[in-house]
Amino acid sequence: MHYKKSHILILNNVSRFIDLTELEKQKYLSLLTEISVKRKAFLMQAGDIASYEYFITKGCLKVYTLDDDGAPHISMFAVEDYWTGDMASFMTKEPTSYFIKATEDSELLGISRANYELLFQEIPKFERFYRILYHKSLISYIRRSNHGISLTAEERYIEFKTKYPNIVNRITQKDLAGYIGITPEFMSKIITKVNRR
Amino acid sequence: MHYKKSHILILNNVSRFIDLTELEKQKYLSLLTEISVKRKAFLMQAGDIASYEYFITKGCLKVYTLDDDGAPHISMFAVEDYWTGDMASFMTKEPTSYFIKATEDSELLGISRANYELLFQEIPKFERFYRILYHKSLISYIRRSNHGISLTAEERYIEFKTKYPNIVNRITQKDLAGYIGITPEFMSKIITKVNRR
DNA sequence: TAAAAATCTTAAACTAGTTCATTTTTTTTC
DNA sequence: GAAAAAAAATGAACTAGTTTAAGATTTTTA
Repeated sequence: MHYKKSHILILNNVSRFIDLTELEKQKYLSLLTEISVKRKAFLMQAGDIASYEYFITKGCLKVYTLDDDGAPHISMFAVEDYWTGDMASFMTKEPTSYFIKATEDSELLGISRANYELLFQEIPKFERFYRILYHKSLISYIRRSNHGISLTAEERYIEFKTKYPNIVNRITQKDLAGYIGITPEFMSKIITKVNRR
Repeated sequence: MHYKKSHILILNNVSRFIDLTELEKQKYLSLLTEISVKRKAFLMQAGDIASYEYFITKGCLKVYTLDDDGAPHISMFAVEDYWTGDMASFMTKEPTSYFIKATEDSELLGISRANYELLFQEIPKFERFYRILYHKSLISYIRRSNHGISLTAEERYIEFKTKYPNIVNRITQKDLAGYIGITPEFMSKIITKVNRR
């Protein structure tokens, strides 16, 4: 069977944890929706009810909230082979407090809430897939937030740069500041300082 | 069938997401180990390989890491009806960087790695249980760390106090500081200030 | 390709939280 | 229940990161 590039990407992602037959692959793919987002367009805005979870096959998006002062706090940059969305809103149907905005023209595969439920009925193996996916996400999330806690902003910057060298070059310094958790001004100082070495 | 108190507690916890037959309940309980920890004793120490995941049926424990300066960062207080352990170490068999210390005499039910794997074979419904448990944990974890980000230490303290009034009275101010992410001295100042109102 | 918009840089004054040192209070232990 | 240990309070000097403001550079748009 011949699959398109984006389908190969998601099937490879899934095959990390479960094996699917050809039939199951086709069934799975039939439950997904292809979505394109232009640079600067929103995939989701605060107040929306998240009706999809997304897998990125191309591009880059930033996921963020605005605090009471209107300052953005970026919780992740989602690039190829990443899953994103607002799980909480997707699960509870409550309005999200997130914005998801493309920073490059992007291509995604989305699964709707209805199809997500259907998936577990049709291919129960996906309970296992999501069990492991959520387990791993939880672990890396906990590790990250626990690790970051005692680092200075400078250390967090160096770590990000080392860990995601490909992402650093695709985003603005301002957005990076929003992710690291500092002001753009201080981000600028840190970068100047680190590069001077 | 007559169950002991701790077993009723864990069965109720599980029944939030899946229904078990009598036989499955008994099978499940047979895979668990009863564990007691005295106040000030460690359930886990950095360097150990986590061979259990725990459900607390009585008492209170603190889960923490030590940063490079030896300062404790408390990631959770686990009381009755909570799950705890180090998922990462449990999953990967790598040494943990956590300490789990009882702050009161405590009673737990533990599931070993072998029995955890066995559980999915014997009662596949548990894939679903853990899928939903991890999904919800992930959501609340993300929500908590995202929400906390723009709050001052004082606001985080007030929030904790409001959200977990029962826990506040069971822990020391010093441990609370380790959870809030500030020094005990500053914690003391905040409490004095807040109570003065 | 010129004008407008957004981002980045630099610097000075400021603040939330730390550090260190000392004293008081509470809890633990024998 | 006295002595020892741990936790809490208080204060002064300090630092990482913020705020505000203004100019320089880069990117976007028409």
